[in-house]
Amino acid sequence: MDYHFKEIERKWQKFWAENQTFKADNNSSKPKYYVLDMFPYPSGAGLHVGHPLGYIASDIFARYKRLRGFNVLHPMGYDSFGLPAEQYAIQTGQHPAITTEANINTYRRQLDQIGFSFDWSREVRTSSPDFYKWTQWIFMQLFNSWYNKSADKAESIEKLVKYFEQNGSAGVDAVCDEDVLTFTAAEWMAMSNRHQQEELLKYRLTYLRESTVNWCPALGTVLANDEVKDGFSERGGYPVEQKKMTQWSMRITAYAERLLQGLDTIDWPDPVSEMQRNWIGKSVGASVRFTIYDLRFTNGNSTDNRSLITNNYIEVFTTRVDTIFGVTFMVLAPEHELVPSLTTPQQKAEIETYIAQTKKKSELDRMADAKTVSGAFTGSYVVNPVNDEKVPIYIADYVLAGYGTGAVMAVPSGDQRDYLFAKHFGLPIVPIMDIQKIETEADPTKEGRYINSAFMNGLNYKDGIAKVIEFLESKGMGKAKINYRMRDAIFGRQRYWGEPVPVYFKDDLPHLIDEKDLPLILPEVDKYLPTETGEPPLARAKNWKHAEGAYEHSTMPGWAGSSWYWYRYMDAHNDKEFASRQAIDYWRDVDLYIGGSEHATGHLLYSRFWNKFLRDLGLVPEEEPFKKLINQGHIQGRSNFVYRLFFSVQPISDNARDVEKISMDYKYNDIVPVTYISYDLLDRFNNDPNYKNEVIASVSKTCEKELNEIGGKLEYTQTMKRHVDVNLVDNDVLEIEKFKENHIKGNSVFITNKNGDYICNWEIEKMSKSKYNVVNPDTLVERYGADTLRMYEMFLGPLEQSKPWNTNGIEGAFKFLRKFWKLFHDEQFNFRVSDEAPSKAELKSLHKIIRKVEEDIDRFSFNTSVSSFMIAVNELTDLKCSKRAILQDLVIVLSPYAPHICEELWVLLGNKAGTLSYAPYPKFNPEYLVEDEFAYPISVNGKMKINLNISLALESKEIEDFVLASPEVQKYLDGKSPKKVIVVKGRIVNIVI
RNA sequence: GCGGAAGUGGCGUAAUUGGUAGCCGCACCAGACUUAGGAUCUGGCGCCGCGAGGCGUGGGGGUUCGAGUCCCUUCUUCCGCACCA
Repeated sequence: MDYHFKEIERKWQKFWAENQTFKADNNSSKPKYYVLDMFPYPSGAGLHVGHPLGYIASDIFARYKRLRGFNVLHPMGYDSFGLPAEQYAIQTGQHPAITTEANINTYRRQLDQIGFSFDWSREVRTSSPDFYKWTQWIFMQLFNSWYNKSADKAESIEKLVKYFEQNGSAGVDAVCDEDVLTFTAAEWMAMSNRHQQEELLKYRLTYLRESTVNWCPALGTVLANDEVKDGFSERGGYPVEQKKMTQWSMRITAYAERLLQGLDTIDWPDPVSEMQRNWIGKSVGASVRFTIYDLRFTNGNSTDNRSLITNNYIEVFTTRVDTIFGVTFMVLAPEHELVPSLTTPQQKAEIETYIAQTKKKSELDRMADAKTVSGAFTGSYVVNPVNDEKVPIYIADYVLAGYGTGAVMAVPSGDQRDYLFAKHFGLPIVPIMDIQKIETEADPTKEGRYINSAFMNGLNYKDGIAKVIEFLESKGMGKAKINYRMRDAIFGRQRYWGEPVPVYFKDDLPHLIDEKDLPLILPEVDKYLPTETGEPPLARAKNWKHAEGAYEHSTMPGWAGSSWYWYRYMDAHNDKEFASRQAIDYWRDVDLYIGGSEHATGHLLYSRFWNKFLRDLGLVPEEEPFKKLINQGHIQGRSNFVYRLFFSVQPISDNARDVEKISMDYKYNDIVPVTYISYDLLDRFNNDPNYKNEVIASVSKTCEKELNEIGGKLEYTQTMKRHVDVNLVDNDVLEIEKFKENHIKGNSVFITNKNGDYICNWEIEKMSKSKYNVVNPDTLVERYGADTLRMYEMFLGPLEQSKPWNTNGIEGAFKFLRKFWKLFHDEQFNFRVSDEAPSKAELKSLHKIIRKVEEDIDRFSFNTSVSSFMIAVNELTDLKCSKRAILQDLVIVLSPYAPHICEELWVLLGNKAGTLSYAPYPKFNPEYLVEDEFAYPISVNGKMKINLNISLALESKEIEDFVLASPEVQKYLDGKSPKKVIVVKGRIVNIVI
């Protein structure tokens, strides 16, 4: 029988499922290997060909590791809480759980038919109560913890309370809110419980905080910074505005340094590590206090509103504190809290106008405006702590409220934005380095020696910066400081379809629910919209109330469940713990994680954060969860286009009656056939008038009768380019009949090329329904089989590279598998292998591929493996090889890539069904690759000139002598001795004469 | 603007990591078998040239006996960040 992939694939998929072939054991004497895919959100659209790319790669890797004797954990699940299901629910009233379930079933069916070796007994769904019970549990641990900087780890709140009871707040070094109180043990004990709880909330790793959030009115929810793009929501593209709100937050900033340091210990792609570094945004510098210069005593104006000033200094953060003698003004963010009290009556109008302008500007405008200088003077001054000089205070929107302290000391000689600002407002620009060039722009150099800098004059950067920090510290006006750009992560969403937060409010204070009441089940609601009063949908739930007070109504964000799910796979059905200690100690961490780079600063950062926290609590052993990360590239769409020609019908004569008749009787579609021109003829059509006339004539011919009746003729008007469904196109050739069936009702003409083909144009675009360029794996599996799809997806190019999907060429992969199948069968398609001893050439082919696949899988170069498989099979076909010894090993080597066909052949070879996946990978023997002779290239004067055949048996010295004595070389030497002989690794590679 | 990645035939790509550029596949061309085939097999296929030969890895320069690979410079494309003090 010919290669009957459908039957084979169905048979083995059924066998694997029934026999749980890929079930991983938590107890094994084999070494462990954990291969994880980023689990998908089950969207309604199902899988397209881009999704399985990473899954196929990880599956090949997992299968290969099994052959190499590892106990492999290779699970799959669903990140099943999310916005689309909720949006759908709002529109249709359908419960998101139902939509999600249906989508999961589609995903499962699509995944199953590709033949992945997932251990489905460990499947997880983040929206399942068995799972989110533990997400809630981890939230409770975070609530019950604080970050102790001295120990550099999270510790329990209980421990902190004990400390407060004994020592008060003295000596506590915590990552906490800025407004924590200072108190003695006695004062602490005297506080009311409520007061104590309020204070503890400032320390907890998850806490409530009034903060400006990205509020999306259209979605009725708060979004994280990484869910907002250019002022619009990432999902849906709705406008996002800033709004003050009390929100649950996660103190991820406590882990900023460890998140940064950890990047050096893991094997991740550089771009991802780099993105995380930028996101964390560490800058080393100093904070400096500038005393506010109080004018009340100099001008005696007692109505001056600056008497309202409560702090007598403004704090700034700077990375170049050494330039402090160059400060000629200070700039605050318009939103800075001191701005109203600093503004003098004379400047009030100007400042208020400016603030109003800034507020109006969207984030987009602010970005577009980046180069125009704007700002306003407050009328107030501060005093520079190093030289007691009076410095004017401005506001400007180039200073961001959210970074540092929202205030900068402006050094126009060293910072380009300050420079432009100073030029614009006529402020002085003072150089502070002897080699600084500041005629046309700021010069941020660190070279040279300081000038105009009092006690720093003559020092270099290194000494200067140390000196000025020492000076500021001694005066209590500043200190070295490290600033991070990363903000605490907001952890509440005003949505329905997410994990409920296991918290209730009593007297406005949050309390955790009892652990034994977990999971806190997501309640039913009548509608999935916010309430009329703007409360989240959960506020609609009836009879959903804790005995002591109302539950929290917001739910957790999308990244909650995905921040720990890899541990659940280790022990997916445990109802006592999120995973048993024994299981976690066995599997430990993910050895290989494959997924898209779009999660670089979201999921991958939060997961590292939660992992570090769980480790601080002693619940997991490893500091980093994902040892090696591979980003599979994105598959873009390849759209196809057809070109339609439009014609108008014109009267033949100027006869007025004709014109009237045509305009009255003429129904365009009844007369003019729908006309498409092949893309390869379009140029000629546009540039060659004769050809154009020819085409018009031939179209006219098809509607000759009608034209004659009305006395009209066709005149060309325009060409229009249209998307055409890529499923109607094969190798850019349009399947005309199918296209007609689907799109054309009446007559049509296709101007085809000399082969009778209609060629389509193509372009790369995002894969989307509206562009008709979505290729569904189902169609390809149906037509070519899963093994072909797997081979072809890997063959397409390097895994990490983004590339357009192009089905052209999938035939090559299919032909390869059929050729492979034929090796085992005679002309009548009867299975037939021979037990003869393999020949040298056959062994050579086999061992080349054994080694190649080892090397390729080690460096995740799956595409080159596929090429090598093709070479091996071509060679063995040429050798008419049907030797059992060769084929059996070849089946094992190919099985990770094309598991179904290999399993079938494995059993035909007489092996037990299901044993292939755990068969030992054949041992590579280099001896088989040794050839008697090899072609030996030698260049003369740097140019390739001579090819010698040399016996491999020769030693390197003998080779040298052989080469120099050979007639070919002697011919070039022409009696002279060579000037220079270049030998590399014992081989002559070049002779200079 | 800053950071990162990448530019090789008509196309996707490969190159022992500094050693004969273009493996493998698609497309194309020719041939064989076929009355027929969206089947199979054989051969060809970077460019210029009838040829010998010359030129070729975005452009320019450099290091080297030798550069797709390393260095400098420049252009282009993609991705990320976006006034970060």
